[in-house]
Amino acid sequence: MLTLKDLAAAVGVSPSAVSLVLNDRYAGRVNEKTAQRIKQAATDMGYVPNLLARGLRTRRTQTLGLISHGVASVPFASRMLEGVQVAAWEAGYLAMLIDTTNRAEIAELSSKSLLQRDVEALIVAAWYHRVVETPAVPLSMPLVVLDGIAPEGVQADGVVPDEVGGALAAVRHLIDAGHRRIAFCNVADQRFIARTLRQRGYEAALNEAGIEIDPSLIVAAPEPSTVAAVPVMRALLDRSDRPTAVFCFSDQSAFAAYQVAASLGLEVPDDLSIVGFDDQQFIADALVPGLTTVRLPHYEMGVWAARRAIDRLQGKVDGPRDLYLTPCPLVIRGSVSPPR
Amino acid sequence: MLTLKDLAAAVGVSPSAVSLVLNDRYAGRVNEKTAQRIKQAATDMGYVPNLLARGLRTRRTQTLGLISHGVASVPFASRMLEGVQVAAWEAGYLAMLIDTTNRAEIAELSSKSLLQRDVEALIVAAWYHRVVETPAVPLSMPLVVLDGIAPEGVQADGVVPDEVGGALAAVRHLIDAGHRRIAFCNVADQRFIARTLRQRGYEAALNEAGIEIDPSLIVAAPEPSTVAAVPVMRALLDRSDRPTAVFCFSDQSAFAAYQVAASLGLEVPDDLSIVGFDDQQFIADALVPGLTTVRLPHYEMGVWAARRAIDRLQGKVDGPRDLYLTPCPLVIRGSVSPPR
DNA sequence: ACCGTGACATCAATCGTTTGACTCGAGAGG
DNA sequence: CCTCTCGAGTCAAACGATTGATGTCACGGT
Repeated sequence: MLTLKDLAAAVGVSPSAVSLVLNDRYAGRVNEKTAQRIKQAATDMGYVPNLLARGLRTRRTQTLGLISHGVASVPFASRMLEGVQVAAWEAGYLAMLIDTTNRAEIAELSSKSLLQRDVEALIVAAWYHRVVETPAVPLSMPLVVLDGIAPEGVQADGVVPDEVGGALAAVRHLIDAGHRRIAFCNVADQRFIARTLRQRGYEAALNEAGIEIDPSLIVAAPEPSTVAAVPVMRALLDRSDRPTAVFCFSDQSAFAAYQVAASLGLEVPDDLSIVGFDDQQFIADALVPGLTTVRLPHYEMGVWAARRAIDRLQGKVDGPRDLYLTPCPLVIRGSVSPPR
Repeated sequence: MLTLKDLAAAVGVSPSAVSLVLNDRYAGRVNEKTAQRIKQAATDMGYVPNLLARGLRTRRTQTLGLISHGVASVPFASRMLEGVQVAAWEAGYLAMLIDTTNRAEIAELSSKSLLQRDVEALIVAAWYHRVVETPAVPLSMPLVVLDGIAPEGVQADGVVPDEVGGALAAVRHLIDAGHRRIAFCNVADQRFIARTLRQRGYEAALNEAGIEIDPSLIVAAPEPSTVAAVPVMRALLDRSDRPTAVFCFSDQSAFAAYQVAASLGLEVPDDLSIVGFDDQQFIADALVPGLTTVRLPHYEMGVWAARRAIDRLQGKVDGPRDLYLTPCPLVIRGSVSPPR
């Protein structure tokens, strides 16, 4: 490998000169002509600085640590990793990945392993919106929680989906189509912060339209999966005063709505309009008709997290930590129509 | 941060002694008593070696480079990343992630950026079984292609699913259930190496059972998606001599089979048995009845790739490069029964 | 003739480890 | 008494960069 010293020898100057020039700090220290010669030689000879050596000296490694608590094992969340990675790359950074899915207890170990490598900032990712345990890091190190919020008292930025806004848009869309009896199929598990927020959006939409909230139209499955939602959905739809539309906590439960509707002989969207949440590939797009749903902005959240970490490193942002609500756009396909 | 020098001063020995002891190379150079004192102090004071410094000196960074050509953007493949990461972790390694989805042309740049950081080995991941372009790396650096095979002449290990074996098991399962008219819904896109291999498995299963291959039962959709498969599936099933079972290239096309079967009034599995391929969460498990399918061993492939890279680094494996066929287990749910 | 100044460049220390070469005594062997 | 060997450590030079301090030279002003 070609080192800075080799390059200096080749050009006939000192290593210092080369370093200064290649880091663009040579103003007033190296003659412009010499600088050009050095730059030329660097590209000609294909010199690439060794980041370990640089990092050792400067403590700047151009590297982010990405600890995920079970992200890699959840399909849709890999978009988050992609977002982090792309945004990091654009700023000249790379991410080191650790997933702790199978060994929750090693969070501390993981962060140690990252600190050993002098990562400059830490991003802690979850796979659904919740409070996330964060490892202890030096206060000077930027810490960003991705798809989650930091525990009380921890100095960390956070980025989460705007659940309320997404739900609001979804239910407004149903109201705009003419629906008045709109059910909400929530999830019961308290770990999901989104359950409260999406319900808040649902209620806000009904309120602003002057529609009274009918508690019997708000139901909850034990978890967001399709199988868990089927019985709940059946109870909801198999009654005389059934709703004309249902807003579902997840695309998976929306999938259950399709299945139950079909088994009851109801047509989607004419007999039953459906809106989901998540915009999961392979579900939303695969159903017939396509599922109108709210997209979880995983990619964008990943981008925000990386950018924020780097902005803090570069001093472009400082001051108090933020919790950024990422917009959740409504994706319109074919599962909503006016009530029959 | 506590350095080795600090620790040495605290114990009252030279840095050399500490280094030797902590790396377990002190036999005959440091007295056992002293060694114990050093080890004790190291844990007491919480010393962690700086991997940058170590790497600079030894060229061993305990770091793998993971270049993915669009893995992070494909849901199920994140299990591969997880596999890589877990296996790397177990060997004391970490992975640096680069995804080139949005900028194919920068493969070279990416590898440069990894080489700059002295990664010890490179894993190149694809998101479906195919020939993968590999960046130029020093011959001494282990290179493993994950879910793909290296171009002719490139020195790289590879790991792919055993597509033939998986298909064989799937179709055997149908034959064992009593089916004789078994269709195969393939995909037309030539980029998918799996299309040929899965068909080979299908044909082998029929052959060994002495069932003649009926070309009219082999159809292909333009791509593996659900929407693309629907018309093909309809043409296949909406005829008098329709098959009693269909083996599908993907879970997504199997999903299409469910939909078409429902629209034709056919019951799954009694009127039509279905086997898929991939075992995608949220499809295979969400369908009613559950989809019997062949699991793509993404996690296991990731583990194999990382292990192989590290084994080569440690000299536990050498000699010619391998292409490892990972078994694809059949996952039995409820979509297969004897023909009516 | 002397000093100050600015431009250009290099020196040498440093980051935290690793490791081959070396030192220093003590005891063994002749 | 001299030399050799061995055990227990230390020295000091790397690894490849960065950077504050320093040096040198030419030129202009007094």
